Amino acid sequence: METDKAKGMDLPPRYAPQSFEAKTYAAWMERGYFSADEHSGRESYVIIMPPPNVTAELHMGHGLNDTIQDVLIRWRRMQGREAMWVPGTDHAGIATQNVVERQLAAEGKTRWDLGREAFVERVWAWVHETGGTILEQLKAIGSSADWARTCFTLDPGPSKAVREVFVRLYDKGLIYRGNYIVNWCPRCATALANEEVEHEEVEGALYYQRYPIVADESNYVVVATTRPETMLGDTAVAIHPQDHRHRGLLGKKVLLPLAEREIPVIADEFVDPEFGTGLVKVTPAHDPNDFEIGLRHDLPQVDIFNPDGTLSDSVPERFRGMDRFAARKAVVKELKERGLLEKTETHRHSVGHCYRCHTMVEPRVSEQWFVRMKPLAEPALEAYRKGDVRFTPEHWGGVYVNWLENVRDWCISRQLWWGHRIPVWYCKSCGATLVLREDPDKCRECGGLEIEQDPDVLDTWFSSWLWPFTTLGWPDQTDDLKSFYPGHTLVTAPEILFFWVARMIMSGLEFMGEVPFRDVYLHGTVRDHKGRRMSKSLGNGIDPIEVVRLFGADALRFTLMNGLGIGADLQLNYEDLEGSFHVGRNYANKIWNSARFALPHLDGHPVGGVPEAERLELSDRWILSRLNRVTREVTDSLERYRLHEAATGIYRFFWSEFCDWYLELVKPRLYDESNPEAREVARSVLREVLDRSFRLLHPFMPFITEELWLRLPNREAESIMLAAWVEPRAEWDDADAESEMSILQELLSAVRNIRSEYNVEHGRTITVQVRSADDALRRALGAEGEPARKLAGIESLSFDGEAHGAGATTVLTSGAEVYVPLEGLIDLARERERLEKQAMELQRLVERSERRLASVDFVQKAPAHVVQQAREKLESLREQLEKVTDKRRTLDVE
RNA sequence: GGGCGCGUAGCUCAGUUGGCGAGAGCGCUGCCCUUACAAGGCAGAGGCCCCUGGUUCGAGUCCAGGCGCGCCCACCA
Repeated sequence: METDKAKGMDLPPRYAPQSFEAKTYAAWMERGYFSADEHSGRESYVIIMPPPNVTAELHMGHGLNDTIQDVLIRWRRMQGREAMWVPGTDHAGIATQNVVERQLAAEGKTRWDLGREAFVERVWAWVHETGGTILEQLKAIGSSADWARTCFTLDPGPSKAVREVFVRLYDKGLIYRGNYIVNWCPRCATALANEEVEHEEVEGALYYQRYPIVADESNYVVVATTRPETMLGDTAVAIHPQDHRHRGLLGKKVLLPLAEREIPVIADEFVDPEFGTGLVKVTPAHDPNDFEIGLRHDLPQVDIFNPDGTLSDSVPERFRGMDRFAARKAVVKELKERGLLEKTETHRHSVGHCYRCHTMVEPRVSEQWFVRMKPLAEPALEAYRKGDVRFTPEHWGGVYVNWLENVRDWCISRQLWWGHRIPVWYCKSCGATLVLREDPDKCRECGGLEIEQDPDVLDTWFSSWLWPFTTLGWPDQTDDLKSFYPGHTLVTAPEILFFWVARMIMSGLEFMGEVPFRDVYLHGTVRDHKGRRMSKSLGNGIDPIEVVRLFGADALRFTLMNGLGIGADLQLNYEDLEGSFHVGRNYANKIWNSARFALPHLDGHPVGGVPEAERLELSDRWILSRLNRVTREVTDSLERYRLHEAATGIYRFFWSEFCDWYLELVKPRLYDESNPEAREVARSVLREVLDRSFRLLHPFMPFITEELWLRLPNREAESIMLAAWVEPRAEWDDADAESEMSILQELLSAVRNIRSEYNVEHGRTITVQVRSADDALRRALGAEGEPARKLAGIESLSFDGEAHGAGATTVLTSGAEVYVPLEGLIDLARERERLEKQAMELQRLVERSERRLASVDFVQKAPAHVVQQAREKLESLREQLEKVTDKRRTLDVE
């Protein structure tokens, strides 16, 4: 990137982001603008990027998430903070393993065919092949992340940290191993955490099954179930202790059909006498409640499943090896044949599904590792209550609290091969369990050489929950850790509030003694135009890279930021990319063209700073005052994470005020060679407004602002990225200029409206007569008379002239009468109609205003300034109405 | 069964402590290819602010209830 662009003359006539975005990005990279300096001593601003799946490809959700982060990072960097945005990727245990297993399946193989070592190697190969893709894609949308600090959850550093944490929590008694009911995904053949199960309402059936009573064969009990096949694992039937109807059954046994086992009838408080028959089949190995009942009554646990969901050897031979759903059918069929199926009812209930493959999960007893969560949750709750962590939008705080208050222990072992191996060894000689930071070569207890590592790996989230400090080198005490922990803002989607956000807060407090970030900004979901989530399977996604290719990264970013209500979802139409992104694209185009006009005027002349107010024209004072206003607005909005407000604010300023009004008003001065002094003033204001606007826009549209800013004279740095954030200048605040301009704007709009109503030819100029008691309009016209007349095609404008002949009249808010003689064009009937319409609207407002002021309550109870305002308003409305009515009357006379 | 969010112009949405003559973009109508921009300019049309009550001098904004959508959590077979 040449540091000295020939100011503006070289701007291509059309906005073509493809021609400069990649080049600009490369230059930024080369100059190291994205790298944070851990030794700078400046106040830091840190964002840790939610690490995408290492093999993922960029989708619009990432586009949104990372654009938000980049806006915040770029803004803080310009504010002079040591801004650091740490990128990384996640090994995503189940998801990644699934992908590779699917590849193997296509070759007709399974992971067991390869064996553990070869399989893991194969996954690594796949990761190395596709791994960096998503991060590269992030560069295309302008992400200014600190790439040199990129981390992967399986890197040596984070891996060491995972082990350290496991050992510490184990030594503290917060990690334990045990046989419990867990959620089992038969397709992934692994246990899942509760949070990894998605519940879905399903139209199922309730089967009423008869179990004959032992020694009373003609009688039977009836139990209801939604999963008939689990009967093969029943080890009791339960009733409520106070249920008199079934009292007599207590102590008896029933014969479990098909399995042909005798099982006892027991009493347990859990049973709801009102539901079903009041009798419950108890399957301790396959239902969380039954598991508890089983423990209380010391019942055997019969695991009827193999890991893949087929029936195990603990069921009668004819069912063995059947898939669970086939087994359901088979069981129901046999029961029916034997007359043991009393009835079937339809039944809506919710069923858990695996969040990675959407297979129905099966509750199943197995030996797993768990983290005791209560002791970790307490400080995390306390931190929130003290205000150490804040959520945007705030209501997520309640969800966070609710989850933490009811948190259950976290199952962290996974029966997978891809991930962090559990750092536990078992000694075959003495049976010791060794939990170690370093791999052992013999048993610590007995010195035995036959030791075996636990075959399982850890939940992916067991590495991500440490991300805010493992990315900074923990457990080593690095300079990064000292300078950049705790961080500041976490930007993510609400769906991982429990998986990730809450757990990071817990681990931060546990291992660092401080919350990892102060603000959690939870943004909405990107949806298609029908309101559906974007997903691969629906094929309704939009590829951000495609959008960049078509319209540029700035258009993509601005559209996303502009359309994103706080916490609200964002709708985009995958069938109409242009329609979806036109806002950003058109805006970038507008900016480009305004620069194409303005820059040449700044070229080749010395352009100084903005002179003092006395030397400025009204339009200058007005635009500078508006600029101050938008500057405060943008900064304030960014501070409150109201990004769309900031984006919309600068959008309106630049387009509707700067382009539509200021540029038009300033043109005559820029072209007038006879008055170099006025021209110089105009140039200086033009330069200043462009400079500041580009800076305000830079976080949202980094590329175009750089491209144009570099062409400004007197720029303070070699890149807009190094320019300071904009601060308002109090001396530019100018209420008089704002009100005079707004009267002038109203006048010009009124004249243009008349022209339009009466189809005055475009080239034809007209005469305007103004009658006004107020001086403001006179002053405004005095100051900006020439350019103003040009804007509305006004030949001559006079004050207090006699309005005669056929013409059109409009009364302004200030009470000023605008009269445009239009001999030959005027249509009396139409003009009457026009005035009547004005009068009716005014009449309506006058009445409303009168009603309000007629209320004693209002006058007495409303604040004085509100009442005063209302009185002034009414007076002004009456004046306007009177003038319109007068005019209307004179028309009748003529 | 709990909890949360949303319902404002044909469409997508703004509207922060209650004081509006309710806004934007797209779409629509009319005029304009006025040398920065037709990816544009100017002018316009278009709203029981979901419904019903309540609080208040005053409600799109606060409260209660209802209707309709969406999401999260939950071990009732």
